[in-house]
Amino acid sequence: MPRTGGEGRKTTLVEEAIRQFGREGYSGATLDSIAQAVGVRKQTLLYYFPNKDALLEACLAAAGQRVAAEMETALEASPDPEPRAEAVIHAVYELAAEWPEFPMFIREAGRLGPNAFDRFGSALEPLRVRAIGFLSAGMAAGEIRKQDPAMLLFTLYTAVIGSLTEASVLASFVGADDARTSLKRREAEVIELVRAALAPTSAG
Amino acid sequence: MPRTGGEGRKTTLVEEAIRQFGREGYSGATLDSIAQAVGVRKQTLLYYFPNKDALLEACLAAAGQRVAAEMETALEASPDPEPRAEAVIHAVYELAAEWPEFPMFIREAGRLGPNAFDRFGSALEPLRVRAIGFLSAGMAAGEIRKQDPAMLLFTLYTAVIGSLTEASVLASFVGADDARTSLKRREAEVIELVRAALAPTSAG
DNA sequence: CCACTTGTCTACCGGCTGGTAGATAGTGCA
DNA sequence: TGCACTATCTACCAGCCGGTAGACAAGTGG
Repeated sequence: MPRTGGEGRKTTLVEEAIRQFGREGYSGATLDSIAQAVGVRKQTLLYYFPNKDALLEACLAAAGQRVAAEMETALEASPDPEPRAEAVIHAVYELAAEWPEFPMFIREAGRLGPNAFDRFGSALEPLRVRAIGFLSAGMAAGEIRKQDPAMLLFTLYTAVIGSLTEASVLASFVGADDARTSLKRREAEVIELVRAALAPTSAG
Repeated sequence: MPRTGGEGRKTTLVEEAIRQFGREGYSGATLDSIAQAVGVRKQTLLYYFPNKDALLEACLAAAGQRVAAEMETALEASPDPEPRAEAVIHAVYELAAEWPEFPMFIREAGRLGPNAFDRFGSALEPLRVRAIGFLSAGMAAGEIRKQDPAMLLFTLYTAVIGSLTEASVLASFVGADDARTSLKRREAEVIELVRAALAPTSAG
């Protein structure tokens, strides 16, 4: 095949690998099918990444950077103090709409153990610290119900990822409607949930 | 090996398969290692289940029945109208404490597509209908914030499963403490979240 | 124009995986 | 006792999967 050049091919391979690792899982996806989807032989893939694990690590790093970048852009665009959580969640859903396998890949990263997940999560570490600071400040100011901010962040994270990755459940529970619409509805529902979780007026 | 008898062995194999499908994923788990963990050769497994897919289906059915039974017991034990959601969630967390791979397996069932998930979810269908009725009645009575009950149920489902299955994320976010303690904290957090999501006094 | 690097390919391999064929040994029953 | 049935095993196998070895073409610099 006509040599397409180095760095671009590498990126293409990583993107396709994220797609397939997300859809089929790490052990379900094969080097052969990833390479083939990019229009290249398996050995070409192995030229860029010495083995499957190295490919995974590249995917984790790339995914982390992408999410972090997306979130930071969203935060810059909405400097209002109020809808910050909403802006971040919206950014994630935008990414999911453009790249459906992305949330599935993140979930797979979590399944592969803390080591793998940290490779992804380290890119988000500054944002995590910032989020906890934001939540703590909100609690101190009485704008957010008092609770352990780290646990709250964890629960919100899982709610968002869950809502994004459990498509089969959604189909079974509410029937399968158009994918775009369904994503919008899920986003609205999750944002509602987050708002309720943060509200200090909740019955306790 | 000394013949242990038929139905018992079948159950043991299914339980071990759920464990390994949960930990390693469907394609990550091998017939060999499942059989070996039970102390039997792979061919004995294939004597009870004609192929890997049949084993999976048995696991899905068994898991569905187990969860349904657990939930129904919990509902019978707490006839008060108020903490019904809490009782059901508590039952799921009890099951997860006793059988850590169980939630992971359910998540894997969702990943394998609507077909596989329905094989699991059909056992929960009556409970789903009942839950939606419960939510609708609560909304009509003004005890629960008005919204689409099916979507609400979906979101709560994903929040619970997410909180149960994202152990790596939890370790990364709040540090890895003792598993039992952590599970208790997660349960408390999720119940708080559900309460907030149901409360009609939320800002909207 | 030649050496060197880069990117892609063909050819191959050892091992694992799901699955088949068939032998063997206890068990229940007539 | 003998016969059929149930449960388990040994022995294989075809195909796939990750990975190695090395040929070869296309630039690129001196």
